[in-house]
Amino acid sequence: MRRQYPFHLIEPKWQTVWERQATFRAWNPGDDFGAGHPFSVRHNPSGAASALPPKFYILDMFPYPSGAGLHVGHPEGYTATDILARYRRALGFNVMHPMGWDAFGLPAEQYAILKGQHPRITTENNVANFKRQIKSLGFSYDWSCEVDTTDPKYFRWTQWIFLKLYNSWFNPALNKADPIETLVYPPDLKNDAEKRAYRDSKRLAYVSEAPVWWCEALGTVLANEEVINGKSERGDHPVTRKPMRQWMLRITAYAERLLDGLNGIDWSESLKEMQRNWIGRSEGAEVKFEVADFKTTDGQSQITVFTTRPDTLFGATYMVLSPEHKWVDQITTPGQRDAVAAYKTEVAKKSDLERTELAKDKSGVFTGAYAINPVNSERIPIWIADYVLATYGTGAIMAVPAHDERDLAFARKFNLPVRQVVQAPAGEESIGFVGDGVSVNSDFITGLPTPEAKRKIAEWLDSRGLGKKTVNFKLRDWLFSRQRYWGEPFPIIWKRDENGARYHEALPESALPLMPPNLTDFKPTSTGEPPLARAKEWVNLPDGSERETNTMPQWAGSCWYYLRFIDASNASAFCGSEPERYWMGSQPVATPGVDLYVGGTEHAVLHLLYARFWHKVLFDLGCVSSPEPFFKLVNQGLILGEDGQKMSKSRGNVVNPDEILREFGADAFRLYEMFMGPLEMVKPWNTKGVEGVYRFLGRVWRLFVDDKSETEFEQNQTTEGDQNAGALTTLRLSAAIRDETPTATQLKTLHACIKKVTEDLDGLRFNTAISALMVFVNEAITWDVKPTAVLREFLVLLQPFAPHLAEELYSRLTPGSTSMAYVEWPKYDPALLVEQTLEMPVQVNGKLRDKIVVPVTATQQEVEAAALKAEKLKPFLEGKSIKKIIVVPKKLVNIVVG
RNA sequence: GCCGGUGUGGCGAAAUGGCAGACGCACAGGACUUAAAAUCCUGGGACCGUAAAAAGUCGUGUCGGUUCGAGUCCGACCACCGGCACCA
Repeated sequence: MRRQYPFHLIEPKWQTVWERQATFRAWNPGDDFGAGHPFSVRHNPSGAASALPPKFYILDMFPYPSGAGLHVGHPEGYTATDILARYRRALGFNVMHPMGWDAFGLPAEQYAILKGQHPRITTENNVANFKRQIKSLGFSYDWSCEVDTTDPKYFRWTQWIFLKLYNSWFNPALNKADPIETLVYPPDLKNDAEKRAYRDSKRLAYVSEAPVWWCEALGTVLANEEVINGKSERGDHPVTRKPMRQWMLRITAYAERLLDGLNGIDWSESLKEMQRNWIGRSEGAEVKFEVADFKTTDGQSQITVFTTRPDTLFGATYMVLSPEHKWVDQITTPGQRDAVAAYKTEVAKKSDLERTELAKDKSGVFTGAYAINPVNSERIPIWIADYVLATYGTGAIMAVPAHDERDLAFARKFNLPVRQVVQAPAGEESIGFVGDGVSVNSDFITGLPTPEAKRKIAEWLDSRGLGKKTVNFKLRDWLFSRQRYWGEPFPIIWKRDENGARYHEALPESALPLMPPNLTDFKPTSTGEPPLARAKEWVNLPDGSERETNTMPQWAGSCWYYLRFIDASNASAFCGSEPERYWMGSQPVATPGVDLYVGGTEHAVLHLLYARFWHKVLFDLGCVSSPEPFFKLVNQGLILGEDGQKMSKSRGNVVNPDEILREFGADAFRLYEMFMGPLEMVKPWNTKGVEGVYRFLGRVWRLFVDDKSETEFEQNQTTEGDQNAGALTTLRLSAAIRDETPTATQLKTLHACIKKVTEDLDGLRFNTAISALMVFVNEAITWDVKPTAVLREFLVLLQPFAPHLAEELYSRLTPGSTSMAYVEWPKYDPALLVEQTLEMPVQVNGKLRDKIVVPVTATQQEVEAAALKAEKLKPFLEGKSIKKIIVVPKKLVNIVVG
């Protein structure tokens, strides 16, 4: 396609200007914004230091700089936020709009292994490439606060926050984290070792020996959130359960607050639902069942089950323990021992994938033991089955086959009794009914509707010490350690006490950053031992203690990067408290936290849950001033390939932004990405569509630039190959642009555009805002005289979308200006939009039949009269009686006839 | 199975309960040109109709409802996309 305008000269020119001028610098309290800077010209014209205007923090999810470079999906969100950042600057806000690199983690390490290079090298190269691509799009990032999670100056503070977690406990009385020093020890702890064990069991960062997800192919353990259908989220490799010593973060302590916090923030309902589902709160009761003729080695004889339906207790006909339940072996009778052992082996062999995929076919064995139902003293058999999960609730259930699908399937398979205790509403089958009904066959709760029955039986159990109301969560504690090289080392050392028992201790803050050892072989080991263990001289300290060799997961660095941006070069704190209060607090404006956060849905339960958790801990410890980090969050929709399929290398439908930029320029690329459709929708790429918006930018260009100088310029460009920006000076503005008073029609066109673009930007409707700009240009291009004042305001509207072109044209219109980035956003004047006459459609029985033109001032009666006279209505009114005439002021007339 | 989202021309889409299809793509016709590209102008949901028009009928996934009036609100269903899924 023929070049529409010299974007190849304009775009680099303005990117250089912005960089030299630091145009998009975000100012912190106390900063000296030098005279001459356009921000200063707008907000501090007198030159005397004055208070900062209100803040606006617009954040992108920072990218993981992969070797493949940017694809067209990345700049979608970045363009949206850039437009809003520029819009907010024009409105007078002090805007924070930063960018950085989430560069630790598995994919970076795997890429390095593939390339045979150290991840430090590959990461640097990838970052450089991403940065080049992002910069070529002309985004208004403040690069002075760029962060890189792998930079020691950054991860020092990631480690510092880990120490905060390590040195805190969750105080249930206050429902918040407190320093570990405030922990009160039970009086029966005899010595320091016992106290230490107690303290270590209460920390927000603690060591656990529980079975974890081990991924052989990746050579590391994974968090629950990273395992999907028994496969690794990344790479789709099989995972197995394996007991290992691992660091955990006590996110479960925050389950309730993470849930409640969702109510106060402006996120999409679907995203909130995803988090709610993941947290998985369910209310119910724990019920204690006595095991008949049995006592455990520590003298207990009861098994506790969790149920959300205590009202169905009378319908419990058997009990099921998970095969991993700690008492299975003890309660099993000699006769059943072989069968139980065999079943446990069989279950252990099954991968978790098999366990879920074969879900429909229930399996299990009888233990030989019986439990006593506390409400009716019935003896019910105790089974073990893998449909009961060890990790949820108490790992044991009471089975009520009549009112639970799974229990019913199991009972039918093993011929266990089914007893109805809930009457379903009329017309529904009661056996297998799991909803709310009315209790039957249930002694003292018979006749009660389900909610009341639940309440009454819970009280009954509670008063007898047989059970209590409980809330359970699906959310598990966060498995926080990885057996990989490319991550933050833990600032932890291991020691031995006088009895030879190992215990851990935190390094002091002064030891940070703790650098990883420089390994040449950083590949994972086959044993599951972390690669850091290879660095013997790093691991073994002179005093005999050893360093922790696990590293932190990829998510660690992204949990708090939005805080570092605020004060990125601070060497004495993760973020200074004054800038933190300004950008994250509710002063001086009302929005606490990041004002707008844009990114993909893929982070709905990982990054967004983890970051909220860390933020709440930091809030509890007084380090940050808002309880939630991200006030408003928007997910951009996926961009599909031209074939309507998800872009992927194997399909060969990946669009490379570099090529688009070379042919059409950054402004056209940005404009197209926003013009495709609503930000949050999934939409297919179409390069023809880029040509469309590119033509629009060409029309804008021709609206301003003199034809003749344009033709000469283009000829020189091709014949002489003059590629430097100086050539632009030969271009002259069109002679039709004059300092004349605009006509009423011209003002109306402009103000309609101002109104539409302003309202659409406030509602994040970029596509319709752009169409409004197109409507203006289609109109303005027909004017014989183009008043300077009108065109200048149009450029202010265009600037957020196509900043390079707008800056270039604005500088022609306004000699002496340095950048239009802080030029005030125009306000529309409603008076200018008022019409003298208006055209109103006239309907008969709701069908359009004619149109009438009436003065805006026409009364209802006048409009009715005019409508009845409308020529084309006659055939539809003949022989009919008029029942009613509806006049919707300024909209339409509808005549109802019979 | 459960939760969330989306269904509108050939395509991307637009429409506070009030003229369905703004804006753009693709397409067709015309102007300019030796010609093409670019640019500019015009057209365009389907059906029926006509020399051409006009008029008319139908039309926003399906079926029903509310309303003077429904793409929009309500009820039932269908399809596609995303998430969760033996969580008691």
